[in-house]
Amino acid sequence: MTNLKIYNSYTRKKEVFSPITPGHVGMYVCGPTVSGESHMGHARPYITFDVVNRYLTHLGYKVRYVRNITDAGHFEEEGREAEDKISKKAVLEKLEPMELVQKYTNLFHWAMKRFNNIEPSIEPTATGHIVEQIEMIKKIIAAGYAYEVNGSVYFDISKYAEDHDYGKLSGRVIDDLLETTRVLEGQDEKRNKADFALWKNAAPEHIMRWQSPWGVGFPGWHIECSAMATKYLGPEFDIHGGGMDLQFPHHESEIAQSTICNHTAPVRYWMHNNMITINGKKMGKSYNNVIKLTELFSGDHPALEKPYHPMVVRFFILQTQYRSTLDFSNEALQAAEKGLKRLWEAYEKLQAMEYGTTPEKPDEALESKVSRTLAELDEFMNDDFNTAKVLANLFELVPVINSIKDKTIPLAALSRTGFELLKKQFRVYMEDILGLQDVSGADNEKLEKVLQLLIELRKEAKKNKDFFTSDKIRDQLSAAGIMLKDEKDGGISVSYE
RNA sequence: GGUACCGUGGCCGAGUGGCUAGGCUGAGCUCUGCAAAAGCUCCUACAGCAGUUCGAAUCUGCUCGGUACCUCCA
Repeated sequence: MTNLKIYNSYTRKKEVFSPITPGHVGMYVCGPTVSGESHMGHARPYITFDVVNRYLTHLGYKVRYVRNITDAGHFEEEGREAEDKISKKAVLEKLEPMELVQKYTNLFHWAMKRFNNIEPSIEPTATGHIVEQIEMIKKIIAAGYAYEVNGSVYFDISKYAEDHDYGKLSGRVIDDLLETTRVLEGQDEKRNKADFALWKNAAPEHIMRWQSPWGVGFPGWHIECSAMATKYLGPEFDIHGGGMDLQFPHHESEIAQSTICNHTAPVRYWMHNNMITINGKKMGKSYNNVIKLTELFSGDHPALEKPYHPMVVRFFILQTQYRSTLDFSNEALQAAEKGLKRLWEAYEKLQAMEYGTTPEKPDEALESKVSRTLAELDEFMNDDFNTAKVLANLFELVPVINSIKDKTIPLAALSRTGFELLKKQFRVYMEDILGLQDVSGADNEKLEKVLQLLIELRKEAKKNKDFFTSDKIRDQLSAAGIMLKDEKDGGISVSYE
């Protein structure tokens, strides 16, 4: 029982979240097609739903998070000869298809780890579930909603639309879909252009192929998600997530297939994240404007002024509500970089503080400001995961923390419980829910000791007014990317780059 | 062409009827051996037009501009 509200794309409304099985949440998120390298656009859904996963867990739900890997090919273009994306590239690169799949899967996992995304509970592959997909197709045929032509099987939209609401999720009018349906000269095997493939007959040169009741072929794109979601989450589950661009036809078709097979609508809450744009245009292969994740992290791309740490990208994404578009620019990313640094440093200072035995002398105004700001954190997350507002509130607390550290505000101005709550909530939000991490390069212990020595030397030099030495230490470390800052309390803090 | 969505200060972005987030940038001040950091303050916006309302960035209509989906797409 919570106050969590989720914007449901299906009803276009925010709805109070109530799971099918109390205490448990089943969530399915469309995963990557591993026929190529992931780009920046791909980062958004996986970070968005990672936070959803983290927050649901934080609320006490036991979450089963299923995210597939699409490793079986689709058609490059409908109407033309069936071409398997993966096998096509494989020929070009002279690689075994599964070798390619493995390579890009590994790369994807590497990027997810750098983003500090928690791994899904189950990460099923399409090729690992051919049997389930075939079984599902059989059921759809038996129910009379699919037909076979030349070894391919198509879902019959017009039949489905007779007694179901095809197009509701994506706001499509079924008659329009069917009208555009002019049958293209006999070539097309489909009865209606709106029909989609459940199984495709494989041309001889097609590398990825499986035996089926309809001959040798490969599954249509939409069926894999239906089959895997049903298998691991049941015929009806709580949340289905993915990018907005998947709403139609992918998710619409998923609903149709699953509904026929399982006699129930598959999903309670549909969630769709918006796109990342670059110069106002969606980042996508067809636009030729993608920045791959590897390029983003290395800075090796003409559009990038510098490399960006995965945490900066994560923070950048979380600064926007997930249903808004997010425009990429160097300026915006660098603003995020600075913001994150400030927030993280304040967070670290806070965690290092101890209330000690100081007698409390609470300042009512401060006390209530802090507790209200903290309480709002939950409200914002409960309002459709508004991480942008959460971050805004965390930032509002930064001056408070820094002032306490600088002793401009006495620690005792907060009550002991107020302070402990501040400390705890900051940790919970920064690390557990938002999944942020330290950006500064991990240093090894020995270097850390050397650094401590230099800091001591600088302190002594300063005490002796030997500013030549103290400045030399600071300047030369600075040239090496290590910044020393004299704190008001006499200490020296370190930050990197 | 059809269907949606969007247009917020120098930039990025919250915000769906009144109390005018937040980040970055810029300016000033304080602190400081200097620097950096930090703190404080300032620059106060909602594409245009018309309407509803006591009151609109927020609702309605129109205009202009942009984007997405309709095909693979996160």
